[in-house]
Formats: sequence, C-alpha cells, structure tokens
Amino acid sequence: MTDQPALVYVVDDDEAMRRSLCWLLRSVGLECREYASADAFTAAFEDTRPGCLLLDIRMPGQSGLDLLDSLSKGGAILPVLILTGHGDVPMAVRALKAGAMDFLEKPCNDQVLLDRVQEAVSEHARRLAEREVRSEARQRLDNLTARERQVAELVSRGLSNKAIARDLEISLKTVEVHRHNAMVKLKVEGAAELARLWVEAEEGA
Amino acid sequence: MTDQPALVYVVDDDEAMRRSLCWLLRSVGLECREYASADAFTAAFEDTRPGCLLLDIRMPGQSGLDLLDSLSKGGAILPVLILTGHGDVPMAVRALKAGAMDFLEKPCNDQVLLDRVQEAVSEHARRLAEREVRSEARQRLDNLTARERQVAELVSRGLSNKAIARDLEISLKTVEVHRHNAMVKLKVEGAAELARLWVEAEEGA
DNA sequence: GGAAATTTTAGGGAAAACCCTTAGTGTGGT
DNA sequence: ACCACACTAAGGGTTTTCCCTAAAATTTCC
Repeated sequence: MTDQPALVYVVDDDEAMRRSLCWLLRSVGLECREYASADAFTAAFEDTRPGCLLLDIRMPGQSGLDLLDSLSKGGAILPVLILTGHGDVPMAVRALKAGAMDFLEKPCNDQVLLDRVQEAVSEHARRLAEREVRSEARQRLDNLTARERQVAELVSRGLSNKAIARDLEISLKTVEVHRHNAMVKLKVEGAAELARLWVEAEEGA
Repeated sequence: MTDQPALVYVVDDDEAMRRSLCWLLRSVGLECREYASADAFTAAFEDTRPGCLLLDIRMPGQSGLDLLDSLSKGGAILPVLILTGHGDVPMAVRALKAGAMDFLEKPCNDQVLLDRVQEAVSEHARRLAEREVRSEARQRLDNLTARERQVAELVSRGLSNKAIARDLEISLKTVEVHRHNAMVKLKVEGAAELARLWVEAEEGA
C-alpha cells in the first residue's frame, strides 16, 4: 500500500463540463482523468488507488445510475459523487440509496465541490485500508486445509483442544497438530490473536 | 428483549394526513401513534421497541430535518422515513445524508409506503439486537477495576501473562489474579472468548 | 479513623497448551 | 508405481494457564 497520490475520475458526456471540472481539480493539485462514457471509465479504472468518481447521470449509453449500480455490485469501494444538471428527487434518492456519497446539482459552487471531493478521497483511503486488512486475513484463511480451518474456528470460539477432539471425534493429538499448523499458516500466536483474525475475516462476509 | 410488536410513529402537522396514514398502517396490523409536532414526538418515543418513524419535513416549530439531526445526535437508532409534499433535491440529499432511510414524496403509493415501513421495522429490530449485544459487553467491562481492565485488554491482544507482567511491571502472580477476576466478572472462559468480547465492545466506540 | 475495595504478592498442584520427532493411512495427480 | 499432500495418531518434555488458599499494602469512601 504505497501511499499514492489521489486520482479523480470525471465521467461526463459534455466535453466543456469535463474540461472545466478537471481544470478546477488540477488547480488544487489533484490528478484527474476524463471519460466521455460509463463504459470508457469502467474499462480504465482501478480500485486500488485513493480517489473518487465525479459522475454525471444523463449520458448516452449506460446512465450514471446504472454505472453506480454495477460498481457496487462489482464490489467496488470507490466513492461516487453525482453531479448532474437535470436532477429530480426520486433520482437523488435512488442514487444515494445506491451508495453515492453525494448528489450535487450543476451549476455547483467550486469550493463546495472541492470539499466534497476531498472528503470522498479520504473516505476511499479509509475503505482501502479496511479492505486490505480483511483480504489479507481471508487470504491466509484460504491457505488452510479443510480440517485446519475447522479446528481453527473452534479454537477461535474458545473451545479447548479436548472439547474440539470430542466435537470432531478425533484424537487430542490430531487436534494439536491441526491447531499448530493453522497457527503457523495464519502467523498468529495464541488463541486470542486467532479469535481476532477470525472476527476480522468473517465480519461483513 | 421480549419480542414486542412493531410501533410506527407518524409525525405530521396535517391531521388529515396523519389519520389517513395511520388508517393505512393499521389496516395491515401495524400499531401506530400520531404526533402533530417534532417536540410532541420527542417527548414520547422510546428507542427500545421495534418500529420506525414516518416524518414530514415542513412543520411549525422544529422541522423534520432538525428532528432527524437531533435523533442521530442523541444516539437514536430508529429508522426514519421522510414523507413530504414539498421536497426538493437539496432537501432529499440532506435528509438521506443525515441518516434517513428513505425520502418519499406525497402523494405516495400505498404499497410502496407499506413496503418501506416493513423494511424499516426489520432494520430497527436488527439494530436493536446489535446494540443490545454491545451494551451488554460494555456494561460487563465497566464492572472491571482499572487494573483488571488493563490486564484483560492485553490478554485480549494475545500477550502471555509473563509478557503482561513485564509490560505493567508487576509480578506474574498479580497478573494471574487480575486475569482470573476479570474472566469471572466478564463471564468468559479462555483468552479467545475474551478477545471476542473485547472486539464486540470496542467496535464503533 | 475505620471499613471496604483494590492492588499487590506468594505457594503449590492440576490441567492445558506448546514444541519436538516419528509414522501409518488415504487420496489425487504424473 | 511413485510422489506430494492431507489427515491421523503417539511419545515425551517444557511452558503456560488455571484454580485454590492466604495475606499484606494501598486507596477510597463514610
């Protein structure tokens, strides 16, 4: 997670609008890329670098709301700021419930926009860090064999080796082996750390 | 947490509207109480029984948005459905960002409204259960003495008694005592359960 | 000042966890 | 058939935790 500079994506079919937005963003030192359609953006973006998306709704081809849906369905965590000229209440409600971070109407005050962008970028950095922790945990969990995972889970729930042996109907010695192997693979020491790792990995799963 | 029936609060200064809403809600078996102002509602509601709030924005006295803010500031977890006749985009955005679960415009389709209410009630039940777990955990934690809490935290982080003794510069025997007392007070057995309890209590703190 | 609670330390024994090696069995792939 | 891997099991020793009793020093509160 090398702390890369923020990148703002601007998706709008109106070229003048894109230019103007990017000019504004670059004037405060934000890197910025333009896309004329949802598809062009989808093909290009990577959800690993802190940033956010400034998105228009009314566009030829895939609409902004559709893009918003497909982003969240695809597990993306990039914050989206809707910026539209012809918004109505149902549209705003749908966008925000679909996970948009904000819904701004053109024309929009420059400073307000920049503030929202900064908020969104911070939020994305936060989410990226969180996702990193969980995916790290889950990746280590994936390296366990079925039996090891089974034993590790029971350990994380506070059962003793003896109780686990009874539960799984295997010998105490076998449990010790699985437990030890799991601990090594997960790089944890002791039941407490294992329990924490387990909670981290399973929350929001 | 005796599983009480749902209770829907309706806050609107227009009496005809309140009546009509309550008639609709009662027709599907939902209990329902009416309030003509934000203040009347604030004085009466209790955030322990599953339900939701149907809230108008434009009212004499405290506005619906103000009520929404003061609810979330007060730590309430009651889901709020905004139902207003004169909504605009900025108002909807503000309401949703302030935590409203939905923003509906009058007149509103009956079935849509009832669906949203049911969703909101389920959501509240879910939140109540979560809050219950956390407050139980925190309450038990509050019964620990300072030293016990200190020791328990280090145990939950995976440190051995010996390591804790070094950290706190006290004897191993003392650590054992504090650890044991903490375990008894927290009603947990083993480091794993303690770690889980700790995570439960501290998350979202 | 005295009672109650907290913090501190200790001895000693039973239970559990931890660490090492060795090894038989079964399964899947080359 | 052979190899790699997972699962199983055991012996034996060290360390840590768990559980009991006992008690002194300290702090807090009335």
